[in-house]
Amino acid sequence: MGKFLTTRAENYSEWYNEIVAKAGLAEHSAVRGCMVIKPHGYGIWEKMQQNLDRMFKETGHVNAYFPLFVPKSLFEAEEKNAEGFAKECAIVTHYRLKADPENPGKLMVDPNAKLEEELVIRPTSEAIIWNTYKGWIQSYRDLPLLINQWANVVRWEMRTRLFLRTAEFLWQEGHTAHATKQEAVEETERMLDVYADFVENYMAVPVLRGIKTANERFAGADETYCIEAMMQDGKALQAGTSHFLGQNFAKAFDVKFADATGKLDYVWATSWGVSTRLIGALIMTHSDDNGLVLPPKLAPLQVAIVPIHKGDEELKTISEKIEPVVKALRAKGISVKYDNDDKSRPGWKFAEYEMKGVPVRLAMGMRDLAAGNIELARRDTLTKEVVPFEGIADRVEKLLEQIQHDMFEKAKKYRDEGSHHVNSYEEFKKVLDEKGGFIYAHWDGTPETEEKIKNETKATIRCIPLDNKLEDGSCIYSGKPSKQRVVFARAY
RNA sequence: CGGGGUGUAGCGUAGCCCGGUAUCGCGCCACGUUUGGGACGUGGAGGCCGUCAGUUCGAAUCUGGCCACCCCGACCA
Repeated sequence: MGKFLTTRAENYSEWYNEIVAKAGLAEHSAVRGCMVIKPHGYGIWEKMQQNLDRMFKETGHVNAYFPLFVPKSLFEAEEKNAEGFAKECAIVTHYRLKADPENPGKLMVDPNAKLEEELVIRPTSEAIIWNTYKGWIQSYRDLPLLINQWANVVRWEMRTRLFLRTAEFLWQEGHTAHATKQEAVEETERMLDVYADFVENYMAVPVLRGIKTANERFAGADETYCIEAMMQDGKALQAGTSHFLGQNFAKAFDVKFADATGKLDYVWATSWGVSTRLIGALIMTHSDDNGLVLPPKLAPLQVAIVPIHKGDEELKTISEKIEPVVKALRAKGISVKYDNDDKSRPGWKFAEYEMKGVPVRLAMGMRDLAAGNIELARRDTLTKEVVPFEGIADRVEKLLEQIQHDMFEKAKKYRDEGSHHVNSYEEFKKVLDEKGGFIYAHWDGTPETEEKIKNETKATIRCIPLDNKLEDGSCIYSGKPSKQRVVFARAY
């Protein structure tokens, strides 16, 4: 099997861009910093949405929708949140255009149509949602309030990369309100588990679950939980976050409830989100030089069937044999395409489905038909074998499960081999430059040390793992005592 | 916003140093032969060489401005 990506890519970024382009996932729009998600890329997002949405519902959440625009006065209500996002906001200041008297045929912003109050295009929705929750919550009987929103948000990033960081992106954001701190913390952890479950069992991407240091915490949160994945270039990617917001937003928006005894208190909050960035994680975890490799559970198309024939008669004979297989696979809930398009040849189709990451390919020609066989190829290993036609649908069903499993194990092995323990700053820098990956090291717990290491090496603390075992040691930078190792990495 | 690079047909490119109206491959169209890993033959269509100005008899090529994109930084939950 040949390589279909060019070898032009001189670094991982260019290689990534090439996969995104050739698999037909997305492209840069003419609009500054924005992305056009193409049908195949959007199909993956739809599969993600379907599965996540089901998982949210299973954990008691419902969907709703809130406005795109956040009046500036609401936006600034929670000070830390506002400060954290202030530098990357797009702002609507006017509501009308008019003909430009100095440039015929052109339009200009009508200076008379200036808004009394500017509208911030949501970079996240805590402010608008908590302003709304204020009217929804009076009593403990109104709690918990468990709502999710599927939406777009805008963050004016200086430098963009398809799926990983674009000016506008798609995501879901859950915003919940609770009567007690404990309940809110449990919700935060529950949703982190939902994310870890989804990313590991659907995306086949292994993650570390942990909490962020104060430096890396969400603006306005008391605690940020995260899942961190390792990409094939050894850099870390934050795949999802779940925030315990304490009473910060309840206080900023004056959201109080009466408990069973009639006593008033502020409610406790969480928020959590994952975005189209997950598609970037998928690409950078599984792709190879032949293109995208999709885990079966998220592949918009799971099985492609290619007939190999000379002339219409042969095609007809093969089609009659294949039709029942298509039906049998669909009956199992497997998405399948029988590609009998005569305008392109088999080799072209093989390469095309490979680039797009279709997990399983079946091919049948007269030779197989006569022998009672069919050719079965898997994308993840690029292997193929001729197998009995009898029982092929069951076999494909099992193979899809096998591929899902194998892809996770392969990624996990890569992640584990790219994880290192170091005990000195010298060793830290050496491993970081030569190997990259996750580096477990002792840290004195101060933001100052973290900041200095970041400035000197570009590595940040990705998380303090939740299942961390305690271990006495000394900080690699300051030498001060430390009770546990934290995970450092260079990150996207 | 800094540092580097690139703009030539739908895509990828040669030509630029050393000025004379553009090369090659893929793709596209027609016909024929083909079809087990991106088929082959023959014929054909497609370009104001990013843009504006300057130098020159003459500019893809030299000079200057501008614009766009890419990579590396700065920035980024």
